[in-house]
Amino acid sequence: MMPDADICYRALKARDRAFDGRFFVGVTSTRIYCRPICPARTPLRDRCLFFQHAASAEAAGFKPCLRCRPDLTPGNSSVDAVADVAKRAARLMLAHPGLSTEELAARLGVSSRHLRRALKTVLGLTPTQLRRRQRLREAKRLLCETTLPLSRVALASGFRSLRRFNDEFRRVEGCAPSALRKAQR
Amino acid sequence: MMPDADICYRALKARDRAFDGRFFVGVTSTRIYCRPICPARTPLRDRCLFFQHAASAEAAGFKPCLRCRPDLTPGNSSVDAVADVAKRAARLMLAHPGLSTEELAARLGVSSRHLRRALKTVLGLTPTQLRRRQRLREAKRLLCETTLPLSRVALASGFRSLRRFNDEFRRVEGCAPSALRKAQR
DNA sequence: AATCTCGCCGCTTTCGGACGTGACAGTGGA
DNA sequence: TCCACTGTCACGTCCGAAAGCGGCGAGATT
Repeated sequence: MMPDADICYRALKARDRAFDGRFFVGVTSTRIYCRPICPARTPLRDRCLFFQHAASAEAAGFKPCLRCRPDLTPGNSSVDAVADVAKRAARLMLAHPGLSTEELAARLGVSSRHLRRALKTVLGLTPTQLRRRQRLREAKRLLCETTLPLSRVALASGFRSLRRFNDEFRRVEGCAPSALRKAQR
Repeated sequence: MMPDADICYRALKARDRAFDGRFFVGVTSTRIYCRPICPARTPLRDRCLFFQHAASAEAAGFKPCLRCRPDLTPGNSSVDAVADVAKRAARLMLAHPGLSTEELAARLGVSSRHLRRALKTVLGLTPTQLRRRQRLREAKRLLCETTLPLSRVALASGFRSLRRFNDEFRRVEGCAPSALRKAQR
């Protein structure tokens, strides 16, 4: 069931992501309805009507907000764009560990500045941090599941220099790559 | 003469408009030179070289910043754009006291949101406040320099109702329009 | 001996600050 | 009722600082 009106209004004020999709708000002064996470200014309490489904709001004569697009599948509105960029960036990075941030941004069709912002907002990481994390994860997998020489492992997991591989490994794991493999057995 | 280096650096940190044109900064790490008012992050003290003229910086091998355009006549760079919009808006408004904010913005080629922001930033006024100020100034001029009847004065200075004219006049001047004219003599 | 590890270093990249400008919603005033 | 005003966010540009990168080479390991 739909949460009660007070709960809804609180969720609305907080733009609580957890409530996205659980209810919709119609604003009587504008005749527009939104998702709880809409970035628009929070309407006054007594101008809100809460609905369980977008269709009910629509039936009551409200028009869908153009920013949060309550009438579309979540993920297709401009408010979801940042999360979308971040997600696509992470996926692209996995597929092409060698791409620079600038190239990545170009493929996603946004500026590199925006890409950085998006990743920071969504994951709390810079592109480089995410890349390193992904590379290291792959490296550990190869270390454990194969017997490739270390230099092969480094290259295969996306590092372009042995120097960096060793450095990063020790920084995060606290030991040299060979030590992990040894401990593995 | 050019201010001394410490003064320059202080002016730079403060982005002091008063020093715009009085000196230029070359940043050794980037080989770029700027006007003191450039919005870019303030460079470290020991990476700054100060020049009296743009040409001297240029001669020392620095390239002009693309934001503050120290190589162009002041008023032709993007950092001057806001001030420029505000100035042009004020002028247009004088010529056409009847234009709405939206129409004004359209003629200036910017969004009305941006126009409002620009006026607020530069003059500290909303479009309506500026318009009212201009109308009142013109009304006072007509009151003093002509013998037009009050209703004529109001219309001629851009007010679209006598009611507003009287209201506004009293609010700002503290007396009725006729009182000013009488006092004038 | 072959493979790893790690300090050093010049050169790029990356990161974040600051601002421009747009879109849209909600409130309130004339 | 309509227009003006503001809050909130997206996303771009450009710069300055700092971090990261990759090569080199010497010692350490196996």
